[in-house]
Amino acid sequence: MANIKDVAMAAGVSTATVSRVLANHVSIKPETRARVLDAIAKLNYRPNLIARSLRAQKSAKIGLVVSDIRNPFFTAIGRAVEDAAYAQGYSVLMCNTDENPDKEELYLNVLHDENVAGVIFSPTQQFGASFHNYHSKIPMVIIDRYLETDKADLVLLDNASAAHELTTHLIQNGFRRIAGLFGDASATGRDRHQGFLQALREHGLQDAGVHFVSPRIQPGYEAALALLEQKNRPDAIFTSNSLLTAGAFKALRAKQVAVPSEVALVGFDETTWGQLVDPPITVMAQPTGEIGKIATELLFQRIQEPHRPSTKVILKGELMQAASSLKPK
Amino acid sequence: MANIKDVAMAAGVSTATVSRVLANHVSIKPETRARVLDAIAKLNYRPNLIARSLRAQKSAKIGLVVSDIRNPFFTAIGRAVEDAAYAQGYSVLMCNTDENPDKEELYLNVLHDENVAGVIFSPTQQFGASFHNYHSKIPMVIIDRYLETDKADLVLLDNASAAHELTTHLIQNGFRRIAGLFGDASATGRDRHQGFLQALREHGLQDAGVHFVSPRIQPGYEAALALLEQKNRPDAIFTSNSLLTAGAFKALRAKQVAVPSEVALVGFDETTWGQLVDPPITVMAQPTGEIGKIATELLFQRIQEPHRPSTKVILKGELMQAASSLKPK
DNA sequence: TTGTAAGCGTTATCAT
DNA sequence: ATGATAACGCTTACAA
Repeated sequence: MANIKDVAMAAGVSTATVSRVLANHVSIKPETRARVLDAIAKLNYRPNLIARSLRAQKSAKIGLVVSDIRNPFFTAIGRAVEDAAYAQGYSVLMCNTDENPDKEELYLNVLHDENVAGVIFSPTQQFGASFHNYHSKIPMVIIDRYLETDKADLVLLDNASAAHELTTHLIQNGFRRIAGLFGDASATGRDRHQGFLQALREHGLQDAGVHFVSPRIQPGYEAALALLEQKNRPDAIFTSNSLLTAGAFKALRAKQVAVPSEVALVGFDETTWGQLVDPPITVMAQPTGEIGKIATELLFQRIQEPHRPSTKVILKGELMQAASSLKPK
Repeated sequence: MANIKDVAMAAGVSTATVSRVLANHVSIKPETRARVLDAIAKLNYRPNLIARSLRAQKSAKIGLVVSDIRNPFFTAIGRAVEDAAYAQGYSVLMCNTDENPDKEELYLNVLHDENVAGVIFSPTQQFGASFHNYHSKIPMVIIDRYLETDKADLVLLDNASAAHELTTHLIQNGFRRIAGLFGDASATGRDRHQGFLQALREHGLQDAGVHFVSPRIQPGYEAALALLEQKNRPDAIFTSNSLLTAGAFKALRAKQVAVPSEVALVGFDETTWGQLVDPPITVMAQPTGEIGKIATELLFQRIQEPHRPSTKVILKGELMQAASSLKPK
C-alpha cells in the first residue's frame, strides 16, 4: 500500500502538503492540489486510518453496544444508526453484550481503546454504578433504558406510560386477570412493570402473576407455561419484550390455549412474525428509526460539545391493535 | 489515560521492558515483572490498541461483512463468529452491505484500513469480479455463497442439493405445480434454483412460475401475490430465503389461502416465527453455529498461513418437516 | 536480563 | 503556499 510519503514524492511536495490537500485545507495552490490528487489517484492511495487515529487521538467511528443482537428491536436501531452515521462519514462498530456486565465493560473498554468518537449504548441495570466512570471518558448516548442520573443523554420510550397504555387497552377489552412477563436485566423491564401495575391499580385490579426473567425466548416460554398452569389462570398475558412475547406465544400454542378468547397476549415492538401468526399480536410499537437517528444526532452533538447539558428524549410508542387482545365475543 | 511510559517510570524500568511483560516474553526477572504488573494495576493502564496496531501492522480484530443484518441467518452466524473469535482474544466488527456492491467495496476497504487480521464475508454475485483484488490483500473466508474460483476459502451449504431435497420433499407429498421465489443478489439464489429445477426435471415436472427478486420481505410478498393471482395457480411455493418465506406467508394470509391444502410453503433457515405460525413452516435448516465456527477457524488458519491451499467446506442442511408442506388429507 | 532508539503513517506547529 | 519536524504510543532490533 502506498503511503503519504510515496504520494508526496510522486507529486514532488512534502507530506505536509499532501495532508493538507486531504484535509481540504485552505491555502493550497490549485496547481499543487491537482498534482497531489493526481498522485493519489495514480498510486491508488488511501490514508492509513490507524496512523491518523493515533495522531489525532480520535477516529471516524462510533460504537453501538446492544444487549442482544438477536432482538429485532436492536437490529432495527442498528440500521438506523448506521444510516445516520454513514451520512456523516462515520462507520459503526456493533458489539453484543448479552446483558452481561462483564462484556459491557469489555466492549466499552475496547471501543474506548479504539478511539471511537462515541458510543450508543443500551446498558443493563448493573451498569448504572459504572456510568460515571465511562461518562467522563467517552461521549455516550444511552438508548432504550432509563439511567438514574442527570448526566446522561437518553433516548427512549416513556416505558411506564407505554406499558400503562398497553395494560389499559387490555382492561378496556374486558380482561381482568392480567399476568406479566418482564425482562430482569434492564431498567426498561422494571419501568414497564411500574406502568403495568399503575394501570391495574387505577381499575382496582391486582396482577394475576408476574415473572421477571431473562429477556429471551426460552425463559419467556417457561414463565408463560408456569402462568398457564397455575390455578386461577390469567385471562391475559402482558410481555415486556418481543422475545418474551415469542416465548409466551409458543407456550400458548403448546398448551393449545385459544387466543384471545381464553387468554389474550400483548407485547412490545413490531416484528416480522407478530403480524404473521394467528391471531396477530397487539403490540406497543417503538419508533426504532427515530430512536437510532436521534441517538446518533445526539451523540454527534455530545462529541462536538462534551460539556453541553444532557438531553433526554422521551418518545411515544404507538399502540398497534390486533386480534390477540381484542374483546372476545 | 496512563501510557506505557508512565508505567515504565512508575516501575523504574524502560518501556521496552513493560512491552515485554505485556507480551509475556521470556527472560524477564520475576521481580521486575512483578514491579511492572504492579505499576500497571496501580495506574489502571491499558495498552493503546491503535498504537500497537500501527506499529505491528496488524490487530486482534476480524471483520464480518454480511449482506443483510435483518436476516436472522446472518445474526445467528454473527453470534457464532463472535464466540469463536472471542475465544481467541479477537473482537469482531460487523458490517452490513445491503447487497450493495458499493458498500461491499467500502466496508472491505475500511476494514483493510483498520488492519483487521481478516474478513468473513458473504458477497453478492457481482463481487466475483473484484475477488482477486481483495483476496491478495486480506485473509478472507467466504460464507453462504459460492464463488467461482479455486482461490477462496468457502463455508456454505450444498445449496443445489439442499434445494433439491426440499423440492423432492414437496413432490413426494403430492405437490405438482410448484413455484419458486429466489433471491436475485447472490449465487445462492441461483444455486438453489438449479437444485429446484433438477428435482422437478427428475419427476418430469415443470416449474409453475419462478421469480427472482431482492431477498427481502416486501418483494417476496409481491412476487408471491403475483403467483397466487396467475391462472393455473401453483399448489406449492418454494422460497430460497427466510425473508422471502415471510413475504410469501404474508401473501398467503392476505389471499386467505389455506396452507398446505390449497398451497404448500417451504423455505430455508430456522426462524423465531417459522414454528409459531399456523401451520408451522417446513424449512431446510442451516447449521449456522457450525458455519460461523468453521469460518472463523478457517480464517485463523488462513491468517497464520496465507499461502496454504484453499479449503472448501460444504455442509449439509437438515430438513425440518412441518405442517406447511405435508400431504393434505 | 534490560535499555536505547528507530520507526509504524499520520497531523500540526513552527518556520520560511 | 509550502516544508521540516516533532509527536501520537507502541514494538522490536540491536546493544550492553
